[in-house]
Amino acid sequence: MANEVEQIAQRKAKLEELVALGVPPYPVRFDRSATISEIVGAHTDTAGDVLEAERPQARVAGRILSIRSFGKANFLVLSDGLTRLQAYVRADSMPERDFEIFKRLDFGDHVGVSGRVFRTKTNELTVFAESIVFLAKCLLPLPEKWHGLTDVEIRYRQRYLDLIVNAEARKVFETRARVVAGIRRFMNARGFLEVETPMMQPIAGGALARPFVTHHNTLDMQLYLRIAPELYLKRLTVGGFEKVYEINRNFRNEGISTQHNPEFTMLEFYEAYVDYQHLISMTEEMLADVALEATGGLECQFNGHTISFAAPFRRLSLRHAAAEAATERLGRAVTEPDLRDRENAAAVAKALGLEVKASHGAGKIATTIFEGLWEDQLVQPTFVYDFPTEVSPLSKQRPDDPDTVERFEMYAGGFEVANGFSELNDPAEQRRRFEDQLKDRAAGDSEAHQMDEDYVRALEYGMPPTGGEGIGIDRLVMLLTGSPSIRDVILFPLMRSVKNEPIS
RNA sequence: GGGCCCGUAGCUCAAUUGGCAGAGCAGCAGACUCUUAAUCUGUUGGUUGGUGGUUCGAUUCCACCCGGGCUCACCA
Repeated sequence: MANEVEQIAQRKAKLEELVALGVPPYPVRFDRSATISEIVGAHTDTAGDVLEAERPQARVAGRILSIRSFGKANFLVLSDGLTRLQAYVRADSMPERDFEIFKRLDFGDHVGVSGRVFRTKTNELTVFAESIVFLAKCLLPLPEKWHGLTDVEIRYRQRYLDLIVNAEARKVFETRARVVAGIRRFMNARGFLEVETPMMQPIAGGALARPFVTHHNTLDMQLYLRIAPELYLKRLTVGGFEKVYEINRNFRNEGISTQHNPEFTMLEFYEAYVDYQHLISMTEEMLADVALEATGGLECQFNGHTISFAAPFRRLSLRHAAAEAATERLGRAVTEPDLRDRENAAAVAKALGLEVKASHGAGKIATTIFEGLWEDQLVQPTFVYDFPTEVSPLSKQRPDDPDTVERFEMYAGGFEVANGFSELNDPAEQRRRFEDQLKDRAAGDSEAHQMDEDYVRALEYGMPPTGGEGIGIDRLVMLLTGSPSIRDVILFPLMRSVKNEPIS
């Protein structure tokens, strides 16, 4: 009798035996004197003889991670999720009923233990159990203690199991929390105001992506889950919030990969009166700050590379870098002017084996060439700047070059982490850009931007010169925790639903 | 969506050319008063992801389906 069904039955039977002994199976509370982490922290360096003299008392609770039994002497290892602490259990040192409870405990159960803290012969900090309180039953058998749980599907679908068994998983999400807290601290210290803007939007704007569609019944209104907060945050800069930021989810109805989850978290922020050069230095400063705060250092290990967030990051002009790499790859001179000419640029792209669609202008093609030749190589943090206007419908043009916008992306680990630009605040030009997007949309590009009349109207009231940027939190956390897949840094990544299983 | 790979006990993994499906841990029964993956003795546990097919015989070969991983495309 030891398949899963039978093991569950055995565990239920033990719980029923406890009930028969008069033990409450699911008590409501347990007053502990301290957490296990606090007890262990307080006595890490306390010698055994000192503990014998002082006999400190502890009343702790935790999940049982192992039971080692020697007949009359027994050891329980308890965990508060963060730290482990051993309890020493002897029949002759506690009420008979408590030992009856102990005999019916399973790996995974929650218990409370109280007694004095001492060190064993092997110098292990231990609670000498004088009482045991049953707190909750683990009815399902847990994964093995040594190999743990390695099946990534179960780790993603049943994250609670992953967290119980794999300490590394817990550390990833603790680091993630420190990253987010560090960003908030950084932004707040600079006078930014944290805001929340709509997740459900009548027009899904602010990025080029396919949205999720939903519907409000009472208003009988089609809504989109936002693909970006951008247009709402900029409305706020029009309204006079000179420094705003939001850390929240975006939703994009597109492919899933190691770098893409349908819902993902972005920091997006806007600051009045600054341009993209200011954003670049601020980003450098922020990432170094956050890396240090979240991981304790400026370097991290990712996919076999050591990535350093020490400033300054590398800087590459998009067309210049694309032309240079194309020259090297093709063995013939490719110049920046070539990449500004539709026909020449298309010829270069085709020679490189890159796809060029009829609707693609020179700017889109130059961007494709850059990404095709460079993206994989941008392992160390790198700012790519001066994007073609064509691929940047919300960015401001350079005063000296209308085909180029004041925009940058930051790459690290081989993928895009941040995207920022001097915001386009000329309502007439913004209207023209939207109209260009509408043409792409009419030509079948479902990711092209829709017209947003209210946004244009907001610009007509006057938006100050503004710099704005988005930073992908999940991807940043991937780098800082050395996680090769975005699913490793999202607690509950989207998974295909399993038939004949309860849907959570 | 395309290509490649994977799915065996609760967990981690074996199984020769297609020839009785195994181990460790967990579980169960027992021994043991300071263990650290405790040890020792005994022992239960399988619709080999599913449905078909080929075959005397399928975990193994084939088809389809379900789920997952990597990768390409799309994107951040």
